[in-house]
Amino acid sequence: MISQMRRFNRTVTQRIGALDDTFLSRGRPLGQARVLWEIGTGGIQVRTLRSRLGLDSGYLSRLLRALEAGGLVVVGADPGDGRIRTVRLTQAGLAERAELDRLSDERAASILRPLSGRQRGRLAAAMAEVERLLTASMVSIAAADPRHPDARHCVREYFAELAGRFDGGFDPARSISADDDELTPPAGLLLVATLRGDPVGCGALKFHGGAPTEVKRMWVSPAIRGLGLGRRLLAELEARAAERGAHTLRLETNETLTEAIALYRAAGYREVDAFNSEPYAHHWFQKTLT
Amino acid sequence: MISQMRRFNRTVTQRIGALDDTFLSRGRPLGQARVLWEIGTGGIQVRTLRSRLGLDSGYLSRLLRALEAGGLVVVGADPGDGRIRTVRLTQAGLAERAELDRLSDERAASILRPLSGRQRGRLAAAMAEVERLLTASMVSIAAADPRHPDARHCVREYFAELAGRFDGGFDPARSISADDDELTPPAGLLLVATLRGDPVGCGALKFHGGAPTEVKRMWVSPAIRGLGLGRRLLAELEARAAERGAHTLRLETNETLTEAIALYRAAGYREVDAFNSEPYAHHWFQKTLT
DNA sequence: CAAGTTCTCTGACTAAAGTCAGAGAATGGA
DNA sequence: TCCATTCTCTGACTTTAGTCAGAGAACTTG
Repeated sequence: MISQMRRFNRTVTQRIGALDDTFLSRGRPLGQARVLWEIGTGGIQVRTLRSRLGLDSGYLSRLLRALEAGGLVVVGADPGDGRIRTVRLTQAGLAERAELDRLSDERAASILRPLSGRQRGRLAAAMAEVERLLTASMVSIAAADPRHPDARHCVREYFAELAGRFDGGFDPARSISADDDELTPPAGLLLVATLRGDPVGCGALKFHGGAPTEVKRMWVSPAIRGLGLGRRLLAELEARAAERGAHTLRLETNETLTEAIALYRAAGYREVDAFNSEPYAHHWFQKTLT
Repeated sequence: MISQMRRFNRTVTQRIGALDDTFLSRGRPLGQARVLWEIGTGGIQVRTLRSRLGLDSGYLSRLLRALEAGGLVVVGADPGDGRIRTVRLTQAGLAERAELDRLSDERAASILRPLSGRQRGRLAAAMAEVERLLTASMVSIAAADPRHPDARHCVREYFAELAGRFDGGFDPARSISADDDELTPPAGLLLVATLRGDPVGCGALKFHGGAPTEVKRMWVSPAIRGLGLGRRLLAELEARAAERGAHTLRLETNETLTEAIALYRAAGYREVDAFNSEPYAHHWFQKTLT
């Protein structure tokens, strides 16, 4: 329950407010405290630290010197690359971080203390709901080059999932193609959904001139299913297709992809006769854009 | 929905995180931005501003000079008291504040935009629930002197409510006494519940040596009923009574106070024969502390 | 009306936060 | 091997934030 509360805290303050480091500083300047916390128990590269906290390199360097002087961290050269430096917490630093962790837990607990058991349960449920929905709203969708690492990641995951779910696996080479060029404007397009910078879903279009536009590569990361991202991706694809003058969208799918089939039906796609010979397909759908 | 979102924001960031003024600053130092916002559209006394934001008087004075130099505020003498100064926003200041307001609304709207109608509804409900419960958890209960303004306020409101609800009104003089001395240790005690510094409920004990301890003055502000404060007050009274060695608690109540009666029953009080001649009472309850 | 209080302001500080321009070592690629 | 790039560090700043001690005007109270 407490860790749930803290996760909520993180999401909400990140999305809605600022981080509350103030109470974490414990007499220390806030900048130092934030660095101390962000180093984590396993150590971290200085460059990573800098980009995560968005700090000036000179400023961070000085913060590290101060922490070093306090005996809380040690900075050493990275074994792989001599330019990069790595920070680790010392015993004292780890103890300090553990104390901050404890204080943070206690703070969460102090919020729960006045509530009855029933109220705590309801608070937890409501916080989880808020967190889920705010997370959903943080997902952003943008057109991407199919060669971009994020796009590659999504397509790889998509294929892996098909291979796992289809009876007898999945071999992309046997399936109807949708290669990089076919998903690059003007031939087609690929949308990638990202959450906090990580790719979490995709969807693509293949244009065929006056003939119906094909929907391909619809995939949502299992980690964030149930947040309506599939619907958003599909709606965005439809909007893009309409912009390009498409009147009809078509897609085919495998019988094992039940959520996808439900999604297409809910989005107004009607099942039609097979319009191609995709070996992995059992269902063919079509929708007329209005 | 947006104002609900912003109310939630305020509660959550106040309770869980820090205020997010950063995005409100718009190139201005944070301190100035906070002051600008807090002045409000109607103007404010400098002393109020200082206590609300918890600023040093010298610091605030300088912040006001800076805003004045920027043409955003005017500082003038208070008409009633020449020592007090009053700040008002100029046209430019009002425009700036309106802009901050707009940005804040837009920020809330941008969170909602990616969500479907259903999701928005669920988010609103969950946020309201979280806000309600965090508010409940912000109420603090402490023993107070019955002569303290907060205590007076509660008792006054309590009497006013009885007068409104009882058939034929309520005259404290006809009721069994529970005057200041009787509610002051060691004769008795008064608990006052406060929310953000405002009194929102009370409850009292009258000790009678070896005889059962009386519960008096149970009241919760209508504004925050349904948050379990009555139960908390009663539990706290019972704990205090137990500390003082009490074994039995007693109370009487009027038939019109149905929520109170339900509360007492739920808390384990059993209805007993009249043990006093309180003219306004219809029910007498008793509980043995274990 | 004298004495104490309240309120705001200025001067004189300190500490923290953050910026910018290099210097110098290490690395990767032509 | 040389040159551009990456990465960290130092020096030399500026701006914010915040504190503390009084001064002086305006009010309150005995």
